[in-house]
Amino acid sequence: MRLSAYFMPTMKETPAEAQIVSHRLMLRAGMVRQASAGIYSWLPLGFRVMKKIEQIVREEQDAAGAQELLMPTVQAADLWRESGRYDDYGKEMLRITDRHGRDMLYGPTNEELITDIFRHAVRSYRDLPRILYHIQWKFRDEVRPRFGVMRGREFLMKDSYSFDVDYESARKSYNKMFVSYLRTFSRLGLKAIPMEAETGPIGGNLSHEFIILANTGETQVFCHGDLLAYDVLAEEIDYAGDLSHIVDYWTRCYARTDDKHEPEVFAAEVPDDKRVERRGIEVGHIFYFGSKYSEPLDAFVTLQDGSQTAVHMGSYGIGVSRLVGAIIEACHDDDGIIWPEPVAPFKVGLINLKVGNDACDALCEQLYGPLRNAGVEVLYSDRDDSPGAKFAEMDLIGLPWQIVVGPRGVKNGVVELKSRATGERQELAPDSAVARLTA
RNA sequence: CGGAGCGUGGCGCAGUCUGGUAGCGCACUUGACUGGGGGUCAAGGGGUCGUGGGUUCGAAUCCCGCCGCUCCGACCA
Repeated sequence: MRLSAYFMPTMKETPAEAQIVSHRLMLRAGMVRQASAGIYSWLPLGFRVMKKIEQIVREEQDAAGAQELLMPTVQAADLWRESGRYDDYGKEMLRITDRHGRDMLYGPTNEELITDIFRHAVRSYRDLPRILYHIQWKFRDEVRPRFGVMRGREFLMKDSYSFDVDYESARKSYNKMFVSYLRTFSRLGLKAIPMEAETGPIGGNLSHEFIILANTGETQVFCHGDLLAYDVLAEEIDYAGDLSHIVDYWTRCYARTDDKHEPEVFAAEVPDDKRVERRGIEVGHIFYFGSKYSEPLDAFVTLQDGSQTAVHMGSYGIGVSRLVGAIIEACHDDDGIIWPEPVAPFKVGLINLKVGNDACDALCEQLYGPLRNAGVEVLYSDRDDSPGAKFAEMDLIGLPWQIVVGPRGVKNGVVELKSRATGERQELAPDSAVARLTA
């Protein structure tokens, strides 16, 4: 993509309403614009990142055996009356009336709807277990939206729902999602730590929050330092097999948010030098809640012996749009964003320091074409701005690699390849730069 | 939901107290110079001062209503 033709309205100054770093950077980098309180439009750069995150989430859900579907954003109130949550959910639920005077709502979550689909389709234990998920916009009318996309009213969420015949089986589904979440966050370049959590209004008795550490996080968290060292991606995962050893590893160490924190237990279980007390951002939350919805909504299956049982359910959420902000909170410096490569909107920024100089222009074209043909996503800074402006803008938007083409290098037949994350730079022949980035 | 504050060009702000022809920086346009970390000079364009009403010869400024947004607290992916 040529920057001269790309819609990426960057800003030098920071809008006054943005208080935290990810919000400031997202506005400055031209990733989002606020439409109204807690509601955002996603501009091309931000949208690319969100799509990449979404795709990684999807791949890991599919790998774990979950199946994607798509439920609507607008739901009928009747179902929520059946589960009892129409009255319980309170003002956070956006309630709408259609032209016939029928009560509708913009879904804050989908337990009722998925259970409804399920109960009409499934009668036998033979049809279990299943895990279904979708990636869809939610609306929760937060009293006080803030922190940009981190706490918006409208947000994109991946929510999965598991259906099993009994607790044993449900626990296996829970473990699948547990492991798939560890892998998902790792692939996104994040260290997410599962922590014991309150089940809150969703109900149930088994729940973990996945928290990433960031100074600007909203929650105080306490955990064992060893949890930060473990690399789940190094593990061979067989979702058909037993995953409990991985779950056990992650849950045997102390890891709790402040509402579940017990200082004495923390002190007793974790040695001094391993105690981690930091701020954290919740990026995922998983629940097992048994028959909380299947009973009232009448989702039963027939077992082998002819008896009926309410299906055991769990639900599993990842805040996709929140992750865009969360990743920035975890990955930035004074100059701007530093994207982990898997979610970067482009892999490479090609910086032409002297647009209009024939040699520079020619060399840039000579790099741009082959990189694109090799499938490398390149953002070519081809506007006639000052070098300083170009560097600052590229640092702001945080692409993993920069290729700098300037008259000085052209004279010697070299370009500069620079890593945004490490600041490391080296001069090399244009062909070698291409080879490096396509390897 | 309790408390506080802010709405003036795309962004950041001054002007409001004490009413008198709307200003600054950045951004933008044109031209020239420049070129390795948001460059220089010159000339330009752009504003129903959130909105409705009131007071006044005259309102960004004073008064009343409404809308929007932000911050602090309690709640959430």
